[in-house]
Amino acid sequence: MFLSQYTYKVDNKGRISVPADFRIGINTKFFNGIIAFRSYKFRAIEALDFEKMKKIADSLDDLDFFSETKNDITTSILSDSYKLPFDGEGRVCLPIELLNFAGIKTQATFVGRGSSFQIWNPKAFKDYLQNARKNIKKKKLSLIIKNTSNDNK
Amino acid sequence: MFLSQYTYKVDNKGRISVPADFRIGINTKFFNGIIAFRSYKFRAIEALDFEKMKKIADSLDDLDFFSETKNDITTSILSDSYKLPFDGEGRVCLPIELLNFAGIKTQATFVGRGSSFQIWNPKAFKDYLQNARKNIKKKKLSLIIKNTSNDNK
DNA sequence: TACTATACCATGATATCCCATATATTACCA
DNA sequence: TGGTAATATATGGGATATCATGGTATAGTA
Repeated sequence: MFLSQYTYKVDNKGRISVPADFRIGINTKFFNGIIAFRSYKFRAIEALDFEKMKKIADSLDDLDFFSETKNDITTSILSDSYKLPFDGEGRVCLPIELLNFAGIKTQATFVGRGSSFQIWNPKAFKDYLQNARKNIKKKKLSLIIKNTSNDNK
Repeated sequence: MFLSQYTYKVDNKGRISVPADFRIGINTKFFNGIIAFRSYKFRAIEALDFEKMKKIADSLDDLDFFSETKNDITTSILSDSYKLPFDGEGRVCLPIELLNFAGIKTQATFVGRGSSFQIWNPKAFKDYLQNARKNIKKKKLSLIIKNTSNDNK
């Protein structure tokens, strides 16, 4: 399980070390590396191992070329994913497309999210986290207010 | 598993390199190359290996011999498919019929779709992907991914 | 013979592998 | 407990192999 966050350098070849702690949780049976793609919600990179991506692919792909509905989703996810193999030192080479999308230049933050993890521009993640905390506080506050008010709907 | 996209050149002989990463996933036991045919939904070329084409053909055999569906599918897929062998460098020669159908001239984009892949006109695919992504954002894609996560640890 | 298609060879760019080093973490022992 | 050795890890750079691509030669075909 992927937990906590790590900020590492991106060298001039686009390489970055995947946190050793994350590497332990990555299933390298079929592919010694990670699968990465653009997040749909954030300006960040989503990452998971091959096995999990295969589960997603299998759930999408029923090998029918005739089904209309699944086509878009299949293409969007699978075509927009990158296989990033580890080098001998446990690094991956992030493609410029992903770096640009996430606004990553010299440094990147690995963010554990349980069964997957994300790669962020360090500052962007910091800001996001701060905002998220604020929102939670507001929600709690509004919840309290809501609960004390006796007018329903 | 075919993932991500690669844009390569089509030389003046109609040859194009199949991405090295794709070649790994292609079963060359029965036929050292790929099977290609026109997509039903897109102006693109569908491609897969011989083994998978055989599976499709076998699944067609299970259909009623006299059914209309079977006739349509059998005719349109099997008769309209091309066996494209690799040359020594892992290239295939795309027939002019397919090139015209997909609107491919000097460049083509290989699009990974899990158990198969497509070959597109680069710009056409870019446009399509952009649209598809927008549509997916509206729906809740996270649900799909969520449902596939049944991993422990 | 002319034309097409396939096999073979060459090359530059890129990505991969391999080794080196500094820093941080852990293990060990007094 | 404190100090030191051993190990693991992040990072850098150079060597090597792979790959996309272009071209030429040979075989097949009409």
